Amino acid sequence: MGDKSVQKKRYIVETARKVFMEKGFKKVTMKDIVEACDISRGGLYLYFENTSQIFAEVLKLETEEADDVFSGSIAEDATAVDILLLFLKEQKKEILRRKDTLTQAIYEYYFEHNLPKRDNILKKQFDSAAKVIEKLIETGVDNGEFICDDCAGTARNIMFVLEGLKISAQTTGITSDVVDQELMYILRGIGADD
Amino acid sequence: MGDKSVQKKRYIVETARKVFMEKGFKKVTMKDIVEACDISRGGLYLYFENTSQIFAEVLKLETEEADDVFSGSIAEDATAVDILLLFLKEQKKEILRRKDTLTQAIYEYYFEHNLPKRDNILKKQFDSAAKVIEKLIETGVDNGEFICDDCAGTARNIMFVLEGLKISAQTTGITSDVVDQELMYILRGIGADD
DNA sequence: AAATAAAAATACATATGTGTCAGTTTCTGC
DNA sequence: GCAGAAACTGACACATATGTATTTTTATTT
Repeated sequence: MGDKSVQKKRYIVETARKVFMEKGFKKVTMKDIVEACDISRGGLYLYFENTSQIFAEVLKLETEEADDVFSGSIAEDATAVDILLLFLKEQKKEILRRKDTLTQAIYEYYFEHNLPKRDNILKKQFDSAAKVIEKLIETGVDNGEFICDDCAGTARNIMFVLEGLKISAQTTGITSDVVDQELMYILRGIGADD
Repeated sequence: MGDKSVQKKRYIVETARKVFMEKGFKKVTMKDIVEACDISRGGLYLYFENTSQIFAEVLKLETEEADDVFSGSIAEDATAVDILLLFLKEQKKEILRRKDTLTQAIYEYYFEHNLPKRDNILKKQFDSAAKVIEKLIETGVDNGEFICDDCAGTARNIMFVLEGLKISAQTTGITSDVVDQELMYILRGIGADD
């Protein structure tokens, strides 16, 4: 595939991402993407066979960017609390955003493709985020910032709370106050409430 | 509508429930339900206009039964711990069941019908379950079984953890051990770990 | 600038689902 | 047991999405 082809493929994926953010996964058709990209049906089929394939590319893009963001914005002299607060603040934004998020689309995508369970991107994201939090808590414990006797378990617990908040925000709605309270619970759980 | 009509409508809803448990919500067509019920297309349209309407009825059924189960199985001399453990045990079963559950279908249904957020059945279920847990914790605190200074908040927190476990079970898979550990965290959070 | 190759667009054939309606069967009261 | 009502059926017309095949446009090479 030529250089121009790669460019165009990326353009399609990025445009499709916006469509998925607006409509979720299941509702999106090849036609929708064709129209958003302002190309022809046949043209799109030259690059992708179906919406799932396109969404898989969107997910790849997404995970790459997620990694970037997280490693980018941490100050040199940041304490464990600082970093954790930063992380939770990001999560809060993600939870409270509605329309402008892929959360629903990702769930729909996984429902559609009846569950590989292991080795799927969602699981990898979950595990890697949990790992980061775990390390963070360990560091904090060493510094005397946190109190915690099971860092891995606590990290996972935090992730489940965040997952619960995320899905609830999508289905039943949720207020900023409730999220704040939950984040406070998390901090209190490791003796870091101030 | 005659008595027989009510019967048949109920038959359709109960049969459709099984279909939704197998296939989720979005994949199910009127044809699927027609075939499961062994009736004709036209016949089904006499009772329901579309799958959403049928699913709404399934949800009604579901909430009714949920209420029944919860109020039914509590012993006279049960302590707050007993009841909470019973509740969590039920939740664990619900989380670990995969195929045989409406969880995915419910989420899909709510995704499809782009979010009323307030006044939807999921929210009502969430709130009412949270309320029950809150009362339970209050009772436990009065009895000296639990320690908790914000029963409402704690109850809600427990619900979010359970929601997180539920959605994770659907998308990334989850083991019995992890669920147990999370439930232990919940109990420990109110000073009830033994 | 003509020949060739690559990319893109249009039209087509197929498939699947929806909702309706004319005709048929089954039930009900007399 | 028969007239009228109610319940039910299968076929039809319609709509939407898919994937492909043919044609047209654009780019590249000599």
